[in-house]
Order: sequence, then structure tokens, then C-alpha cells
Amino acid sequence: MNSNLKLNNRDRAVLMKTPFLQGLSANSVVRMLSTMSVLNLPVRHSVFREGDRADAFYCVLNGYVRLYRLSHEGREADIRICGPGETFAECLLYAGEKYGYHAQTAENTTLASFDIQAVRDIAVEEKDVAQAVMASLSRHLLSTMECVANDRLFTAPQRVANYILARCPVDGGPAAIRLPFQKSLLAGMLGLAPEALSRAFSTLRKFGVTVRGRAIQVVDVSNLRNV
Amino acid sequence: MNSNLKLNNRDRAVLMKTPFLQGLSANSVVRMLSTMSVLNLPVRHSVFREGDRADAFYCVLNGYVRLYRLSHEGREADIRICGPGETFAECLLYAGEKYGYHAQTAENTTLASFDIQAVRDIAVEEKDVAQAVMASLSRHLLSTMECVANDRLFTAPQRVANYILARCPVDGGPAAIRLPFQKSLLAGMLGLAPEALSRAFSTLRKFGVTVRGRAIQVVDVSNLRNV
DNA sequence: CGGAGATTTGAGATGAGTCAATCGTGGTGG
DNA sequence: CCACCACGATTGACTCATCTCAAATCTCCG
Repeated sequence: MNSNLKLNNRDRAVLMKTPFLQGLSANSVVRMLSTMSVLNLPVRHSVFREGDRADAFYCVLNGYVRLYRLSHEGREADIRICGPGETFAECLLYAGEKYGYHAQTAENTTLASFDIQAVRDIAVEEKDVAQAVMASLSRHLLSTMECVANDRLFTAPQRVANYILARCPVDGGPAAIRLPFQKSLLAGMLGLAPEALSRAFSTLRKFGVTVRGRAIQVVDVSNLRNV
Repeated sequence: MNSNLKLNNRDRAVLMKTPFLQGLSANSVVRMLSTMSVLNLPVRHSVFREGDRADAFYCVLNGYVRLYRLSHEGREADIRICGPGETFAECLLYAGEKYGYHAQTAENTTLASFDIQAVRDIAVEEKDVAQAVMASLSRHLLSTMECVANDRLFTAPQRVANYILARCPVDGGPAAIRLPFQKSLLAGMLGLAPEALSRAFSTLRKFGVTVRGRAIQVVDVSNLRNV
């Protein structure tokens, strides 16, 4: 849970490749980095809570962060899972002054934290920063809309098949991928209970999908496409 | 389906009050309006189709537009319902070059259409336009995330109760509201089949909700809050 | 090798979709 | 202004998908 300004090489590489900093002028990058601090959080640790005053947004350097809402009775629903290179809560730059959901680490996680007011000021002066913000917001909006559509259109096995297909490097024939995190996290990401994910995988067996731990093997990718 | 540059007074008032133009400098407003054209579309008419090249985004001046996706088998899932003053597809300003969903009028509708490339150029020069874009994207992202959370956390009657509560002008006691559109549109907006919305309303009867046509009466708003 | 936590499996309950029939309503035209 | 019609809304019966709870099993880490 310590916070400092020093980055190791891997984290620095992830940070520079994030769409947010990618393509900025050297000057803008320097200004952005000057508003930034790094923090290391243990697994299952809160980053912020719904209703907290929003004074920072974040970029995941390592690990995974879960954004979720709680119901009155304490059930939780994941809204988004953020992995290395992804930013979250940057919508607070221009709307609302409180976080609208909880954020919690799903693993030991390294985050870059940016001061919202400082970045707001930079964006006014540096056009490329404003552009980066707009591009990031646009992409997140599109993917969240896609999430709504997926939830409403597809069944559990179809959503799992989509997830696998989106990560298969090939268009046809056999493929193998490896989940970057626990299955329970994938379940939440797809809007499923862990049991439902498990059953979805077993439904996909008859379409040539084999799962062992985090390793997923697909006999024929094109087969999976007509689930 | 005619397109022209002349606005009637009501449409002009809606246009100027939309968050997109609200708060812009006079100069920016003029520039934005110069890239704009107005179109009138009959009910159930396509605005654009998924996969079309995205060269415009829109602001609803009158009527309602449904954004939705199609499944392979032809089922449709609504992603967002846009009413007067709301903009849609502005995420295409900075991500992707094709529309990611279908847009169709749900009533006779008047739209303002903005040329995407032109607005992109204006946003580079006019800071307030860039800010308006960011604010609009931020708000849409937040509300879409909220939509995901609602779908995953709440049952049909709860979502309907939320919708009603969000539109009740009072905090407690009796209230009456009027739906601005058909129930089938509300159903899609909440991710429900029309029959499910109907049943949700009848479930809410025992919580003091009366529905007659588009008119909804609530005996005690605070009662509705613990559905 | 042990054990905690994650995953799988089973059984049951429930929410929501589909299809079909009926009912109500608003809009149109006479 | 009224009657009628077409379409939207409701209701019922049924099916299917997913959640929940509980128990069994697996897996990974120390």
C-alpha cells in the first residue's frame, strides 16, 4: 500500500504504452507525469468507494481492478474489469464530483494515480491531452455500450464464446489461450455468477472447448463462431 | 425526410439548451451551427445502420431515437433511448470510423446533424468545444455504466420503480408523472420485453402505483423506495 | 503434503422471454 | 362528433436461462 514516484521498468513500459500517454508530445508527457503518483495495493483492497470525493483517476500498471456497484442487500455487480494499460474513472474529469461506483483490486496491483484537477488544467492548455481524454472516453463509452448489448442479446455460453473468440489470434483452426485472471473475475466481467460461468464452459465442451485451470483450448475457432 | 437549415422556434430553443451548445462562446456556437443541418424523419425510420461509415453525429430536437443492436437471429436489444436535447454517436468523433449500432426513430423526429470531421477540426481550435465534447462523453459513459449496473443488480419491478422515482419531483408523499413515450419504448430502455414491463407495473400496484395509459400515479413516493 | 480458497456439480427456486389470445385506446375518416 | 379499426398493452400458460444454496472436488501456494 506504499506510494512513491519510482517506477520499475516493466511498469514504466506499460504506462508509456497506455492510449492515454501514447502519442502525446514530450512536453505533455512530462506534465502528465508530474501530476502522477504510483501506488501498490494488495489484493482485495479498496481503491475508492462509491460516494467518495473524486480527486484522482487511475491507470493500471500491473494487476486488475474491479469496478462494481452494491445493491441495498449487499449483492455486488461488476461494471468493468481494468487490466494493465487501462484507465478508469477519467469520466470524473468532466462529470460529477463523486465516484459513482466502488473500485477494488482483484490481485496485487500497481496503479498510477493522476490528480483530476491538475489534468483538467493541463487539458485546457495542451490540445493533445484533451484529445487523449476524448479518445479514451470515446473508447470506453463504445465498449460499455457493447457490454449492455451483449448482456441483453446473448446467453452465458454465447458471451463466453465471444470472449474466447475476441482473444483468439487466429481466424480458423485450433487455438489456445490463457486467462489472465481467475475465473470468478471473468464471471463478474460477463455479468454471471461463477457457477454460471462454469456451466457455460461445460456447455462449450461440445463445441470443442477444453478448459484446464486458466488454459483454454479450442479445436476449431470457426466452429465456436456459430454458438 | 426533408433536410434544411431552417429551425422553428421550439427546435431552436431545444438545440441551444442542449449541454453540447450550452455554455459555448458565441463564436463557437456559430461555428458549430455552420456544420449543422436539420432533418425531419417519420416514425420508425432509420437514422443510420450498424457498419455505416460514421460521418455525422446527432442531436435530437424533437421526438425519440432508439439505439440498438441486432443479434444473428434478428432479435433487437436497445442500448439507449435519446430524447429532445440529447446527442448520440458523438463517441465516433474519436474512436472507430463506423457506427457500432443501429439508430431508428421511435416517433416522428427532428434531428440536428453535425459533420464529424468538421466538429473534430473545430474542437482542435476552440477549447470550449473540446470541453463540451468531453463533458458529454463523460456523462454518457457514466449513465451507460449505470445502465449495466442496473441490469445486473435489479429485477424488472425494481428497475421500473427506479425509473419512476428518478422522475418524481417530490421526495415523499403522492406524485404523478406522465410517460413521454410509448410503454414499449420504456420496456426496451429498461432491457425488458413489453410483457415484462406490463407485469412489473402490475407488481408495483401493491406498492401504490397506478397506471392508466401514459399517466402514472404514486400514492407515496417513499413507499416505492423500498421495492 | 496440507489446507484455504477456487471451481465444479447438483437440485431447486425464480425471473424473464415467448407465443397466443384478448382487451383497451387513440387516431382516423365518415 | 361518433364509430370503427389498427395497433399497443395486458394476461395466461409455458419454457428456458440464470441465480442460490449446499456439497463435493480440485488446485495452487506455502
